[in-house]
Amino acid sequence: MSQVVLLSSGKREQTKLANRRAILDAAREVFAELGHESATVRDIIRRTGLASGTFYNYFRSLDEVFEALADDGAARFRPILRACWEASNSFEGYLRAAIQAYFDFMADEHEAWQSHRPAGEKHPHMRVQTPEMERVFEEVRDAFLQAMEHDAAPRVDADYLAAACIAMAREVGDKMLERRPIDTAAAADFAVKLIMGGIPALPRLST
Amino acid sequence: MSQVVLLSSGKREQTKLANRRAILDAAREVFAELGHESATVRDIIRRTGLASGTFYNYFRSLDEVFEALADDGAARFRPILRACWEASNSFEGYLRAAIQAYFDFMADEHEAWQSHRPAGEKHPHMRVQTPEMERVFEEVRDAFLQAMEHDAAPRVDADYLAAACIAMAREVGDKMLERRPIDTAAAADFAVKLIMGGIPALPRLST
Amino acid sequence: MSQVVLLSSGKREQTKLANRRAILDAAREVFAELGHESATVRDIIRRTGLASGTFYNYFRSLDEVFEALADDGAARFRPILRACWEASNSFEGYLRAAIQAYFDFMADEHEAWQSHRPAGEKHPHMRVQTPEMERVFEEVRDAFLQAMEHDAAPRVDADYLAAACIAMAREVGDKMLERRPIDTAAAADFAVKLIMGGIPALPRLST
Amino acid sequence: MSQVVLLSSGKREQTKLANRRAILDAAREVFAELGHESATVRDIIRRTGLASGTFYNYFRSLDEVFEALADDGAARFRPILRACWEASNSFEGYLRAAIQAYFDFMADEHEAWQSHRPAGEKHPHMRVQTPEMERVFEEVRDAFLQAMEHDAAPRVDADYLAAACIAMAREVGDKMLERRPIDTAAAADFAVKLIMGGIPALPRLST
DNA sequence: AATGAATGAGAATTCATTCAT
DNA sequence: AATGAATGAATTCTCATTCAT
Repeated sequence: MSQVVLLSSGKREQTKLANRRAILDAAREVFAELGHESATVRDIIRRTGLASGTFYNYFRSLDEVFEALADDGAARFRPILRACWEASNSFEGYLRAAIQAYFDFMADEHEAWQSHRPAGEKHPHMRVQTPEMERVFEEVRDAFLQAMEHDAAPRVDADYLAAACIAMAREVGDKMLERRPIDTAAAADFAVKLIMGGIPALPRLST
Repeated sequence: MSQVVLLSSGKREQTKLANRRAILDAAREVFAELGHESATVRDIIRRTGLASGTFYNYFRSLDEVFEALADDGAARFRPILRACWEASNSFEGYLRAAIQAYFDFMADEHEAWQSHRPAGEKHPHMRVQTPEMERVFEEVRDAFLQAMEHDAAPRVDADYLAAACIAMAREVGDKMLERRPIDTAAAADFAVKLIMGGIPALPRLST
Repeated sequence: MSQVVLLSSGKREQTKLANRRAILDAAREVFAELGHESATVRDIIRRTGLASGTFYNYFRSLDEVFEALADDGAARFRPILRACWEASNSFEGYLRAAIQAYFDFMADEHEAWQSHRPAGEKHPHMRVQTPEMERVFEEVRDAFLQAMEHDAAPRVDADYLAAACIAMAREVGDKMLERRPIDTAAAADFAVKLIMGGIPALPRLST
Repeated sequence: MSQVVLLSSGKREQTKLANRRAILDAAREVFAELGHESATVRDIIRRTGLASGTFYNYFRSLDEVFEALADDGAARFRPILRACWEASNSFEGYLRAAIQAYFDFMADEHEAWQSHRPAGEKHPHMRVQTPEMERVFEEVRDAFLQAMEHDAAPRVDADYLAAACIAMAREVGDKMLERRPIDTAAAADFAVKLIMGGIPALPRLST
């Protein structure tokens, strides 16, 4: 009797992974609909069809899901960002690729979120500074720093620049999502041109 | 003998206003120290010296204070923004004045918040889109539109531009607050140059 | 200068009486709509347009209004009942007059209550044994006792009989109010005949 | 070996039922002792030894327990009433059996209530018209209607008659409970004779 | 006498977490 | 590993009553 054994693919393990994912997905929806303050474990678990106790087989607390979720977002976007870096051969190329990728990512996520949200229910627009964001920030800043070292970009305040770029991308991205049709290319073009145009005008670092 | 009579200035009205302000101030402190998730009505009311029930004479819930607080900041900044507009005679002048004013405002508020915060505690990074904030956005966008009409600026997507500028200002401003000494002039210079440099490169509107 | 001075009719006194009545009326409405458990002083005072503190110039507590209200009902019905007694020259005459009067009273009150009640809002049907009811009970029982002493009625258990008559009147009265048109005469006829027919069949007291 | 298997009889289900009953029983006691106005969820739950939150696993609010309680009484009496109907072979037989059964039921319940009540405390005189009570009313009225169809009783207003009988039974029953010794047979005799004697005198329906 | 904001005890209710099944 | 009822500390919120104006 032959038996194929894949890594972590017993029935048990499959269920475990599926449950973990089910909880994460439900949590994302709930956080989106209710905001982080009012979301409860029960709200989340109710959507999964699992029992409340089961939640604790996968996460130690609500906060842990929240962090896992943030990491989840990071885990999905950061490789993309990394790929942009590796695939590009110029500073502008990187910036354009990264912003375009981010806007596409937003549009995708947006649709995923929308699907389960009762129409008209718009929770107040809130943002939390997650670990995910922090790491994305660092990655972007480091990309800038490296570009500067290789003289691919003028030596400016990379910290401010990264903050400015990310903030801009987020906010322009939000506006983009409100328009129909959603045009990520046009939004990316806008953002890239604003940044690339502005950089040469920035004050140079004395060092 | 002349006597100045203010509108609604009986002793009762004064107390009411003072109490409302006391609650708002206490709430600002508590939110800063504890974060929004763990702040409770009791935490807030305890600081005011008022009775717990009194809270509900002024706000229907914690969320309502929170919104009022966010609105309050925007409401206090709007007149400043307006003054910048009226005092400036060029597009760049307006932009510079507005951003400088905003950074100064942030620095001031920041100190006010800091005063009671145990060191090392980062204030929570959360944002609500309140009506008053919406109006700030509109004011900025309209300033851009008017500049464009008078050929003081190229005709670009004012909505995206306003969003980008505000986002950038917020985020660069946050970074600025983390540095010592706090240098609002340098931060403003950075932001203004990035924006003013970038605008000419933006895609023009076909109209 | 002539000045007519009526008993208790200065402007002050008129207002006082009017306020007291306003509170009682509002209370009757509120008790009817909300039931006694959930009715609050604020509910009552809100309808009067008076300030909450004013309530305490007229009543020491919610319970006091409630009792006053019960007494109010008694104060209005008991004279009628008494008049029935005095006007009647036979036992049956008294019973018929009393029941007819009670049904008329119910119909009147009913309309008064209805006018202010939001349609469809039917609080669960509840009854409280008020002092009013107790006194009415005693009056009815005493009328029976007196009739028995004068051999106008057979000697039966007056306590049970009074209870039975009042209960029947209440319940048949309720049913009557649900029918259209409201026919107090028919209902009274029914009740009187049932009682008068039943009395001769009752077990006689051995005394 | 035969084994009786009850529906839903895991240990869990048993506990749930036991808890529900424990809460209802405690509620009955508390309502009796404190009256409905002052009874609180905590008063009830304290007696059960359960945790306060557990209350809400079974009932959404105090009112819901109250209704459940009222309904419960009617629900337990209905089968008895039904049995009276089936066991009787005359109209009077049914009426007598039903009233006797009701008075016995009251006496039993009464003792159950009394057991924990401090002497002198009168149980609050309140009545709610619950769905189950409504059904009791309908059952009685239908019994009357059927008797009339079979010429076992004169054709009178069955709606009024049922209302009158139930009201009388309730009130005479209450008086009965106040006397010592409690004599259900005498009370039933009184009620039955009053009703049976009165019926022939009632106005006939024209139909 | 009227006002209505303040009071604060105490009631209702929620919810993360545990644990017996 | 899943279940889901029980737990009870913590929180929100209500409301009769007081009292300075």
